[in-house]
Amino acid sequence: MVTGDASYIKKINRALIIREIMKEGKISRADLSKITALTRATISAQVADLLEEELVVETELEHNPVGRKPIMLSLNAQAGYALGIDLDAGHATFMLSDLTGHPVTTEIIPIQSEAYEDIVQLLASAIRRYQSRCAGSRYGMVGIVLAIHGLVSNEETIKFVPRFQWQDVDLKQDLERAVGTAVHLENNANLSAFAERAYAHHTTDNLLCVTLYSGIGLGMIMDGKFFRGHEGFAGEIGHMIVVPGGEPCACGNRGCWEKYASETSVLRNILAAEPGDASDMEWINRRIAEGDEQVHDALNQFVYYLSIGLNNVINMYNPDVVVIDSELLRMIPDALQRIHHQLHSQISHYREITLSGMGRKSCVMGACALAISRFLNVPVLSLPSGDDLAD
Amino acid sequence: MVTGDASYIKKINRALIIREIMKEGKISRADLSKITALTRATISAQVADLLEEELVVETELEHNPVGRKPIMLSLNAQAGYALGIDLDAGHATFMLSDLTGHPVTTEIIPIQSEAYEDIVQLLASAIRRYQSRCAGSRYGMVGIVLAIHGLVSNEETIKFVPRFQWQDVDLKQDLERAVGTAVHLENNANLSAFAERAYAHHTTDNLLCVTLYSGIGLGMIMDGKFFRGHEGFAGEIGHMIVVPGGEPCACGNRGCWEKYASETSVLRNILAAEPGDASDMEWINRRIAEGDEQVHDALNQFVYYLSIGLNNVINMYNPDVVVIDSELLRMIPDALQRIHHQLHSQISHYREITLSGMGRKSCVMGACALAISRFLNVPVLSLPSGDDLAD
DNA sequence: ATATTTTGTAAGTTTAATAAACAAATTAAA
DNA sequence: TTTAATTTGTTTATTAAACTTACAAAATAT
Repeated sequence: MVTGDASYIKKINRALIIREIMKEGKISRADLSKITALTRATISAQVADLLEEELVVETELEHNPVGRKPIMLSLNAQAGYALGIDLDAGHATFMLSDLTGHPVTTEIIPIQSEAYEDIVQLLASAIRRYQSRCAGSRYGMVGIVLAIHGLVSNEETIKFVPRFQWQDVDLKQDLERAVGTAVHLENNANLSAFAERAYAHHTTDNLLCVTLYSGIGLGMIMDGKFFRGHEGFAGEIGHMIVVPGGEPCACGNRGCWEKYASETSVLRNILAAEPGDASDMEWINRRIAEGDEQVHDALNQFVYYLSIGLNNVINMYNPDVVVIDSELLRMIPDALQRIHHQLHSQISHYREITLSGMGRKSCVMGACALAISRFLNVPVLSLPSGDDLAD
Repeated sequence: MVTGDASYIKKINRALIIREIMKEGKISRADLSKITALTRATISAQVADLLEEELVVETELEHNPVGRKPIMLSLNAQAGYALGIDLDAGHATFMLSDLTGHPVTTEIIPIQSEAYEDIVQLLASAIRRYQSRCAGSRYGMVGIVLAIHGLVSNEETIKFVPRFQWQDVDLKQDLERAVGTAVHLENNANLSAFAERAYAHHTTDNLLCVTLYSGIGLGMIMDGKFFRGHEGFAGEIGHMIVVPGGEPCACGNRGCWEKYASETSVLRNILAAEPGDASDMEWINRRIAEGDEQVHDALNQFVYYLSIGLNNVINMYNPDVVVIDSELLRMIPDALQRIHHQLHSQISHYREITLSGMGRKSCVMGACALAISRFLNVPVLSLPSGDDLAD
């Protein structure tokens, strides 16, 4: 049972302070006091702890029009590092970031064998390599988050991964035994949503991220938290039935959305006529430019069914921001306008629908961000995007 | 910005204590200490406050096998009263309950005029009547919650009510001005869900309540809290598209679920052939008993489309318990078994689907329960059901 | 040089928890 | 019948972390 005591208060306020320091990049004690409504004395005491822990550093003095110059505080980005891993089909992507979420290295390792044990070994040896690489810093490796393209339970066990045909495996435990430290598992779409919130959409607490690749995934940040459902399986929108009695699906039903609006299904439709090509996306791009009738029709249908599903999702969740992550959609001119045009119900409410600016990277970036969020105990993070950094 | 201080701790622990007292009915300080993990000293101090405020009373002494007899504590049910109002089509239902959620009176007032001002007056005069009736008790009327069969925003303004064709009206403000005290508005399906959680399903924090009447509503308690979405409009599942290009709906789309699985639509289908009858439900019940082919087919289709929608809802929310509130469904033999049979996807996860044991009353009961929950500052309530009381 | 403003720290107070000891009330055992 | 054991509830002292108030430091404006 969760009860309150003094240390609980301290944690709450500490998280608040770290959150603001990260959001602002650099900020004085006085301004922290103004923003959080905590007294300057309280801020000073908390900051003293953070300085001693080397999580925060005092940087330069700012120039004010009048009065004493404030001492600016920043997160000590190099105090530790977070490792995000995207375990995708055919390859695993590793991203190491500093504590501000800034990527240090990115590496893609092909997955040759799909045997479970081999994959555990591949991941474990890479993790150990990264761990020794970070060992010099104050906190070393502060967290490891692994993106799973499948169902992950609230207890972080894997319920089902279509690509590898894994069912009820405890990858977390197996990896932790192999590397000797905590590893966290999270659904890929959830991590993409987390990344969109952390790196791009700082002002919303209600964001959905729809990922359209081999299947359709839905990552949800609602009320500033992951929306997971009772067991962790919420957001399985790919298997929402949109065509009663429609195409049979591996899940056991007919007419699942995935069969009509995932990239795989659209590509299959298009390539059914034409003989298969190696670089599918390139090929489609050329056909669009050429004005190919058949491709045009297929993409029209794609947008049509995509809009139907989006209508349903929006009605159910009433999100603030919907981010769509799809390479295929990006190639269709005016795709967003066409979707907006289809969402004409009196009932659907949302503020913004956009295409992801991060694309496939969002998944590993979200994994790093989540590792940082866990380490610092700050649930709602705001990290500088690449654009901010360029300033 | 929400910061922590000492009084915040006290509130947390106080809510915890009240919650346990209500859940257990009567309990000693020592047992409260064991359950909450707060020390006996802390419990004593908090209980002293509650006794002084007359929210809690010391009742009899319990008999123990050994040791000093504990003093049992109970909620002072008559310290105040909650008023729930269900503003439905054609009539308003008023329920007055004590602080344990036990109904004191229920009253149904027909709505003659559907003009906004008249309805405000009707509600206001009834509220004043109930207020003076409670004036004798320690806290009098502790809260008033009004169930709205339509879209209610997070700011408790009405976005849309189909029945009265209200759009963007501030009923809360108008009523509060008329009666001089706070009034709270909440969507009817949310209140039904709250009632199911508070009165019946005490052990779950993830409950969905699907109400099938004129339209289809979805009330959601997820993670122990209402799930409202960004503006408060989440759960509009009636306008989920399940038949692309299907029947046109007033919302502007085609093929909305409501057109296939609401009681209204099913009744319309059945009665289209047969000339309209006053007591529709009775009539249908007789036809089912007679084995009428046409009614049988229509109900089969109802169950079919209902299951499709439930599949979609379950995939999206991964609830623990789903409660369906439908008079029509109750009349169909083996309805639940047939629904279970249709939900055969590998992906759908839920623990339990049941028919509501409260039926239409759930809405006002939820309104009373919510008023109590707000007054006592206890978000997750457990109230005795009628069955418990009979013990 | 002095007043004003802003920042950050220090000393003392308040709140609400915890810990430890104790009083009260009961049954079981000597 | 007295004593030991057990459980309940209260009292006193301690602790943590906030808050208030006062003040020193550092800057600009007069």
